[in-house]
Amino acid sequence: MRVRTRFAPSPTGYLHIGGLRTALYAYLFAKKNGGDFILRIEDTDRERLVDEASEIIYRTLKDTGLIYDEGPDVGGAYGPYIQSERKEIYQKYAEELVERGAAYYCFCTKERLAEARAKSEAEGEQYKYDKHCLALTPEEIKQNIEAGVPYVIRQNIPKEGETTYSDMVYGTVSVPNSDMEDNVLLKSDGYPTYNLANVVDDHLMEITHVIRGIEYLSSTPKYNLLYEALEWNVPQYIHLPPVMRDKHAKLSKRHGDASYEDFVEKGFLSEAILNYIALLGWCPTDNQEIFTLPELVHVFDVSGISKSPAIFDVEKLKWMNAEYIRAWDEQRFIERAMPYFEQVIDVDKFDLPMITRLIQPRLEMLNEIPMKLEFLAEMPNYDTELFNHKKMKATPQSALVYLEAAYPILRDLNDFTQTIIHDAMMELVESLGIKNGQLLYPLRVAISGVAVTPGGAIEIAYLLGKHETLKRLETSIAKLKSELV
RNA sequence: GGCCCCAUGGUCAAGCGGUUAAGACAUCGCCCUUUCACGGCGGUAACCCGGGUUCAAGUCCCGGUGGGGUCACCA
Repeated sequence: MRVRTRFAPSPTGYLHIGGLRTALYAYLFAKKNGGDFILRIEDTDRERLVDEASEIIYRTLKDTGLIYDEGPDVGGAYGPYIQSERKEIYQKYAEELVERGAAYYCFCTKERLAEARAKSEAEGEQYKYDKHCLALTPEEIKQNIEAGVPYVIRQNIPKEGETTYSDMVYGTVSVPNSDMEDNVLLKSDGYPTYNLANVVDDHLMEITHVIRGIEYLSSTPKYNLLYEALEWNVPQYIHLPPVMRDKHAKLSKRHGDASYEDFVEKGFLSEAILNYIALLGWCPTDNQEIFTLPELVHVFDVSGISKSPAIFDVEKLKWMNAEYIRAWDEQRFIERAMPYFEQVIDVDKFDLPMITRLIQPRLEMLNEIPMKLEFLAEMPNYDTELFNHKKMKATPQSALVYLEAAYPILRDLNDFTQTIIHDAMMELVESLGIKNGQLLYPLRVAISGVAVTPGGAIEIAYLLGKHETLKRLETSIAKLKSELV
């Protein structure tokens, strides 16, 4: 049988990281087995619907390369793929369940339900619907319906026994039937609940492997009862451990950093995000950590899925993001970095390949570029304290001496290439009988005005060009002189 | 609270009865070095507790503890 998996989010906002990981695993499992990956939108809760949410889902999946074979916007032979467009289908099966005795009409008012609930609570008991309407005669039901009394259809759970199934990650899971409730399958607005819709759709869409979050683990027996009542085959289940924000809290929508889009906005690469979350709750058989999507498809295996919650570690994501950035060749880097370069420097005035060599290994995220390059556009009004550096044996006093020695040499250079600057400065170091750092450290500070720069004095002087270098050097020398008297 | 699930360093995790208990991130130190990174080398750091089973238990069983999930006309 052809493997078919599905990702079935409800469009209630942006796609958060946990959801994306579920989609990833469903995609990987399908593709690993040469099967189909389907997108289905579960929008049966009309109150929580959020405009644009479906668009965000389509876009995110496309962005990350999780291409679905069937879905609302791409079609397919099992549509429609939006549950609100399948209303009649669920109604039909709800009625069939009633005929088969696995479900029943319920006309209980919200008031009666609330009362019963309050009573249970007062008695300190676990509330459970009392099957009140199960006792209705066919005539009473008919009368009520004809009279237009609002109703729901409830699942008729056996009072005794136990329902067991086998999950591909968690193994055997069994729940006593007495712990389950006669949940609503079809709501009074005619829409199905998840309980009914997921079963009907997964069956009709011929889903072979249901991959979803662990929150469904203990309610799955209820769904299986439905499959059995309809005489349908129960799919294979792969429940996934949660992605946590910390030891106690799941990564939630209420946190600004929980969505895919937020991470992208913060400067994380889509490839790195996907690669990182692949490893959150799953582990390959070897120690490889950096994977392309096709590589993941190749090595993915359910046996590597973990059973315990995984805490999302931004630090490791940052590291991985840096790994991706460092792996780019020069052209690719410049291409991706260009928008950030343009924010701070006049890109026509600088040697971009040179900047790339300096900055690429010093970046975790692309949006750090402006901050690191700002000094090239304009030297900040820095504090001469910067000239103090113990290891470089530098002080403002020594800086002034060596900068004044360097100035005329730099001024008299005909060409201003790295080699020429380098040789001239080394010659000066030697004639002064000092360490490289004693000259080059203050020089770097004097022409950059910042404590930390990508690259050293020579590279920066070259990048700035002779005119700008001398100008900045003059400023710094003047600054030191005025402060040291 | 009932029921279900889970439990190896700070984090992700390997481990399938016998290992000096991998690896990665983070952290610390050293090297490289004109700052900072990158890179290289090294260090600190873990089997939740208690009972069994077994010649032998991180690995199997039971109990406890801790954590998570779930108990809706939400998914």
